Amino acid sequence: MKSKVQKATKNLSPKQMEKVFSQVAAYFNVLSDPTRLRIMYSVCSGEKSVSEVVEMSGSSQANVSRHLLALYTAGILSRRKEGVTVYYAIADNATVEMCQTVCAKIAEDIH
Amino acid sequence: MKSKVQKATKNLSPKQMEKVFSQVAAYFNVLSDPTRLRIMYSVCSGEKSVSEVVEMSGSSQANVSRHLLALYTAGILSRRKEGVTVYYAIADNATVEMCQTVCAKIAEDIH
DNA sequence: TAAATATATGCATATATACGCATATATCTA
DNA sequence: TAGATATATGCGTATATATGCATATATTTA
Repeated sequence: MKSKVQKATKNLSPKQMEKVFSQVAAYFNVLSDPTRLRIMYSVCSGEKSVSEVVEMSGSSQANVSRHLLALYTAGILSRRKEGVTVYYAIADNATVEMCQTVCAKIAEDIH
Repeated sequence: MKSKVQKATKNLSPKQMEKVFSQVAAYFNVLSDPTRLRIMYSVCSGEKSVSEVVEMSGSSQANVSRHLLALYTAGILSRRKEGVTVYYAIADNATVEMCQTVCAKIAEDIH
């Protein structure tokens, strides 16, 4: 057995393999937008309300709301409502760490 | 110092930060297409010519050619020309391992 | 209840891109 | 040289989606 994927996918039908590829693609797709990454970066420093993220990220309220929802739907952020205020926080640390690794690698090239 | 990103990004100007986010987004964007992942999966088992990938992946020749080029441009695959035949292989193992981790995690959910 | 505040969403638009089709380009061979 | 084979690319189209703008919804407060 060569890799983790081969182990995890060896009993999957072609149709199921397609499902895997689709879902993995959708997962990476969530991370493939600069604005969304900037928003994630804001939330990285601790739980934030939508308004706070709007201030930090410089994007419009409507836009931030939608992006936060996308990150929440993908399971990357968690949501907590308190009155009219909605707080978002990191839910999936594995994803964040992966982004950090990629960011750090690219940031080094810029230095 | 909390994280690798904060360490790698602490001396970056806002403009440079934007560059980081853009490049990271572009990187994830390459991985956000099911067809491209299927093609990567083909190449994972060893160096392959464009024609071989066409057979394995079921996509058209034009499409495979373009996707392979995209993966090559992103630094994920390497290229080797032998006569008219062009062979592609894994160049960036870190990326492949990351994809494998994500694939394995999602494949488990399907089992 | 009315006004203010926080968030979400419908709609239109601009941009990106995946794909098919046809064809160009390069190399090998009869 | 002509034809066959392997790969790349120009073009048109369909689809996805990021964004702005206006507005809806929900909650708090005067």
